Amino acid sequence: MKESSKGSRRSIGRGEKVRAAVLAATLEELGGAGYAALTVENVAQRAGVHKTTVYRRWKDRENLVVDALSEQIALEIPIPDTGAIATDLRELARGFVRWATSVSGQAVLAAVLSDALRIPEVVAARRRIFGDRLRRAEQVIRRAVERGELPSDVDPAEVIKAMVAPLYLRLLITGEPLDRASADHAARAALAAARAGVLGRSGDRPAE
Amino acid sequence: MKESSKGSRRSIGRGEKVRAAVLAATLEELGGAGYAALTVENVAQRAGVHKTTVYRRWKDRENLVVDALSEQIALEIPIPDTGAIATDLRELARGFVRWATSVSGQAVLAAVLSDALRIPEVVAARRRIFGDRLRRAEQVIRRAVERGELPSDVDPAEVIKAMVAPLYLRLLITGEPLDRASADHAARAALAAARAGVLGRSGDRPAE
DNA sequence: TCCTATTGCAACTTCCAGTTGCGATGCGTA
DNA sequence: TACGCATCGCAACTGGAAGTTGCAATAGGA
Repeated sequence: MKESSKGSRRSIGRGEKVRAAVLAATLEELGGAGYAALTVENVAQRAGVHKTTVYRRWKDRENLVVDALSEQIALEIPIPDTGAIATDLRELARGFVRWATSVSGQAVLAAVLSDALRIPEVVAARRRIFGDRLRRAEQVIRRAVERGELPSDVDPAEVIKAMVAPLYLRLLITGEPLDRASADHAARAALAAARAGVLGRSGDRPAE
Repeated sequence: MKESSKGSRRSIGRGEKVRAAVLAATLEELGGAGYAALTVENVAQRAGVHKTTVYRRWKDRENLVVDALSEQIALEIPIPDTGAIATDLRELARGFVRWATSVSGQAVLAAVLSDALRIPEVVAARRRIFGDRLRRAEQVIRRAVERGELPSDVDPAEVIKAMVAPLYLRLLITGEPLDRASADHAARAALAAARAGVLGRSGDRPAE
C-alpha cells in the first residue's frame, strides 16, 4: 500500500479523461433525448469509447446517470449581491432561467423529473440539488432584511419558493416559454408579495 | 356504406369492454410502475387480455398511453361555490391535492412529466388538461370579485396559478409531502396575495 | 343456427441491457 | 528504451421486451 498519494493504483490521467468524456456524453444524451431514450451504446459512441468500457466503470445505466447528475450538484450557481433586493431577486430569477434552459439544466431536469425518479439515488440527488440552492439563495433575502428593505418577519425560504414556483409551473405544467421576461415578472411578483407581508414566517395570515 | 348509425361495423359491446379494461389497466400500471417500466404484456395481463389484442387496437405503446390519458381529460374536477372566497379556494386546493395523490392523478402526472413528454400528443394532452382546469377554476375568482371580496383588478388566472404553483413545487421539486395542511396553506397564501393587490392584471407592480 | 369480426396463441424479428473472453494499447517505471 | 500491467477495443453471447404475422378458437348479432 505504498503509493504516491491516493486513489487509483497507477495511471490516473488516462482513465480520468474517459470518465469525464462519458459523463459529459451522458448529460448531453440526457438533455437531448431524455432518460428513457438514453442508450449506453449512444453514450459510448458520443464519448468516443466502447460500450464495454462504460460497463467496466459503471455498474449499469442507473449508476451512470446518477454519477453524471452528482457531478452537476457541485456546480455552483452565482448568488447576486447588488446591494438592492429588487436587482438581487431579478438576477437570481434570470440565473435560474439561464440554467433551466441550458444543456446541463435540461439534462438535470429531464432526469430529475423522469422515470429516473424510481431510483432512490436520483431522489436524493434532487433533494440535495434543490435544497442546497434554496439555502444558498436565502442569504439574498436575509441581507435585504438587514438593510431594512424587507420586513423582519419574512421567511427567506418562502420568498425564494414564491419566486421560483411560478417558473417551475411554466416549465413543467403550462408549457409557457421560460425567458427573461418571465424571470423578471416572477422576481417582481415575489418582491411585491414579500413587501406586502404575505410571506411572513408564522403561517402567513396578515390581513385575515 | 349503409350502416346503422356510425362507428364500428358490427359488435359494439364486446370490444368496448376490452378497450375499457385495457385503458384502466394502463392507468394503473402508469401510476404504479411509471411510464418507463410500463410493458404492454403487463398491461394486457392486468386487463385479462392477450398482448396481440392490445396491438390490434393501439398502434404502439405511445398511442396506448396517450389514449389512456385522453380518457382522463374528460374527468371533471369539482368547482366549489360556497359563497366565500376563502372556503372556495381552500376547497379548490384540497381537491387538487386529492387528485394529485389519487391513482389516476399519479398516473397522469407520471406520464405528463416523464419521458412521455417526447410524444407530441402527450404535450398537447398536458396543455389541454391543465389549461381546461385553470380556465374552469378562474370562475371562483370572478365570483369573488363580483361579490366585492377581491379588488376588481386581480387577474383570475394569476390567483389560481399562485395557489397551485407552490403545490406543484412541493410535489415535483422539493419532495415535501402534499397533504391537506399544505393545501390550506397554499389557499391562504394566494388569498392574502390577491387581497394585498399583488396579483393585479397589469404587470403586478403595486408598491413599486 | 350461421356468419364474421374479434380474440387467443405461438412463433417469429429487432433492439437494447448487460456479460464474457481475448487481444490490443497506452502509460508509468526500471 | 524496453518492460509490465492496467485499461480499452472488439466480437460474440444471453435475456427481456417491443412489435409482427398467420392461424385457430370464440362470441354476438342477424
